[in-house]
Amino acid sequence: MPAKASSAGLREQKKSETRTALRRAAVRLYAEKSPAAVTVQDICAAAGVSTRTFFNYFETKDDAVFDWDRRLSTQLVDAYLERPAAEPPFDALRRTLGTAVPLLVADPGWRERRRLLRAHPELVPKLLHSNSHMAEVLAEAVAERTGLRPDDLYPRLLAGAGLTALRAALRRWDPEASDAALLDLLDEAFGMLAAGLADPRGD
Amino acid sequence: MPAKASSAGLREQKKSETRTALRRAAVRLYAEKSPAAVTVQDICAAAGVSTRTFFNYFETKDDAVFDWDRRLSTQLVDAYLERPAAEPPFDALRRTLGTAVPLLVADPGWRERRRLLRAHPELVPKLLHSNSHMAEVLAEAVAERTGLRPDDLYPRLLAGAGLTALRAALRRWDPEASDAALLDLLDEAFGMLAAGLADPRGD
DNA sequence: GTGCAGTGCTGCAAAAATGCATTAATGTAG
DNA sequence: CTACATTAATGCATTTTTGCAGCACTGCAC
Repeated sequence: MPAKASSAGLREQKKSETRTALRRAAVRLYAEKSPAAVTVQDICAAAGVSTRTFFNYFETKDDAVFDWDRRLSTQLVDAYLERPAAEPPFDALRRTLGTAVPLLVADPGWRERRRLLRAHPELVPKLLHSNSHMAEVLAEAVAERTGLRPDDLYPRLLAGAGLTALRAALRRWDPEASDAALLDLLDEAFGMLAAGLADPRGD
Repeated sequence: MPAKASSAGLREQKKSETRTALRRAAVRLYAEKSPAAVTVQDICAAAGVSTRTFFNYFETKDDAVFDWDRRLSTQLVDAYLERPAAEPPFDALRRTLGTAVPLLVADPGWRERRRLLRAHPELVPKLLHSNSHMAEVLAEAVAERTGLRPDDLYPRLLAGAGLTALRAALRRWDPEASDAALLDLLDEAFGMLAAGLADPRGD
């Protein structure tokens, strides 16, 4: 009997290997050629599985490349749940993202992903899936933290607004600029939320 | 020379007719059978055009059914821009949605769309497209109203958070309940935003 | 009316995506 | 070890979606 159902198990291990192989192949080919020039067959040939298997792992061709984001959302939720219980949910999220962002910009995987998106802006809309998934799991985390239900107003509002803040900051940020600039933008965005989205012009 | 480039023109008129025919056929067939049981060919046969033409009008099969939402976003933006200039952007959005929601629940098209979504929840994720489109155009409207750029933090934050509030209220709302209940939920959600997303528990 | 430019519609081919049935390997109980 | 239940991987058929090229119609100038 395996020590842990999740970590051990030949079955799980092989599955994970196949998934990784597909993701790696997809990212490499996307970078080498261009997204449109890569077929699912190419990716599968490189990973050594059938085309049908590809769609058992990923819903769309591009999802393999953005598998990165799925894993990020897990990490983000874990970090959020580990914040001190005394911290109000809003501040906890603000600080979670404030901590995550520097790690993000330092992560080679994230940089590669970002390079791809800049080189091929047509991929940006394909991120919608990952975004909504992240809002979903984050709302559940907020619910757990506050004792509310995931369908209550507050968890969905906080998760949605917080991620909107992150996206707005990322969009506004010039990747050539410093990492600190991104943190400043994120802080400014959360400041606006904390201020109840009051008119930012001349008050 | 036609009176108006947009209203007149046999060409535009025919295009609009084709689009409407496709939308009507799609909605009718989706309701009669089930989404999965309807093929694009069915829709096109009912509308009298080729399958290729369908994809000249809509990006995906389901988009024809949700064409309704596209038109809604236009109306919403128009209504938002018509709010008194003295009104702060946040309050203007809050009141715009507060005015739009009663019209929404009374609209037969919206009710039909809602009935479809309840009968076939697998369609819900397909709405992501419409949602992000609405956030996009709404952010532009906020930018225009405030004199900021569409890529600035505030327009994206307000548009994103406001639509999140609308979605949260709609999700929480029991369609069997009164229309007033929905308005109350929307108001509560905007109240939370105005309060800077403070912890809603025991204060 | 004639001719020209623009662009919508169509068919065709290829790629993306899904459903279904089969096979083979893993995990589990006896 | 054997038998049985799960389920991942695959092939096949079908549908969905996209790119491309040709044809046809509209709008416009003369």
